[in-house]
Amino acid sequence: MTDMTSRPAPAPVHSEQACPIVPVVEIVFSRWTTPILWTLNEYGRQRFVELERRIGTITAKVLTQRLRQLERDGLVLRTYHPEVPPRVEYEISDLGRSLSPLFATLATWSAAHLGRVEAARLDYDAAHRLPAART
Amino acid sequence: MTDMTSRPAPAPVHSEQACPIVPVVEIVFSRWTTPILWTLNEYGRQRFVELERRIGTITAKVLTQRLRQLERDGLVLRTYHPEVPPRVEYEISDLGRSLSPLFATLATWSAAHLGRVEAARLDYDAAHRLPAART
DNA sequence: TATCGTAGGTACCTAGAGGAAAGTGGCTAG
DNA sequence: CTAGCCACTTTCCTCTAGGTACCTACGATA
Repeated sequence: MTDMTSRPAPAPVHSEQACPIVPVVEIVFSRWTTPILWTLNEYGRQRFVELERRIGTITAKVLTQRLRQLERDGLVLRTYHPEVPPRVEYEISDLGRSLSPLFATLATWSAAHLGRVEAARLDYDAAHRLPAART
Repeated sequence: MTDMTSRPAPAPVHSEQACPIVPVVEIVFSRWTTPILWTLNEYGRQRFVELERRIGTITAKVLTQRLRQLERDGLVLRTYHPEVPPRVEYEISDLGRSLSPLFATLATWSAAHLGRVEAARLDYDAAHRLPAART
């Protein structure tokens, strides 16, 4: 039996001492969690297939894993309706909603500085790729 | 030749459309970048081995990869002194420093809510592990 | 002469995340 | 009587991030 709450990479102990925000980063920014939380926050309570279709490139297996993980962490609420065919609804919890200022800060930083990152990449590539390519 | 600026996992296009902050998350919260930026911000300009020792569990190869990536993204500045033995110093850039409110928000959320995540995990595990273990 | 130290580069190997595809159960529509 | 639906679950397979180990230059030190 596979463990559907499995997390990508357990952090070495030392790196947590070197950086106190590592635990939060693992919870909130592990792979796929950001699109899932964002979609749940944006479109409200929805079913499994809706989530799957909106995110688009995620597979059912991984979506299940991540939803279990988020449910276990208390960021997402799962409601199971024992009908036929079965119906399951997911929604963001209060704890999950408390992340919204964080996401807002991220969006603000992105709008203000993402362009500078891209510019820095162009500079770096121009300076380091084929540095002997002069006329 | 190995590419020292390689990034863990290139995001599928669709997930960016589903979640506008995915690009920033990949830049700032890819593996090891948080401890590196935190350490550079906390202890100031320092050499390669100092970073390596402070973070503790990272290997030299991966540290080099991540530093190259951060340098390319313009978040970290690298200064090479052509001495013998060679001396290289790393420091956080202005662009990197502009992330500090984001990190502060993270630290605040962590202090306020991380305990609730842990409590949610205990609840989840108690409810789901060995649910038939009754007397 | 041999060893040490820095800041990596490089080759090889493994563990594990994640993708693809098929199975499951039970009702319902054709 | 078959096919389809949902929400997974399971098996199999691939890919790659990351670890280990060894290599470099050059001078100082023992």
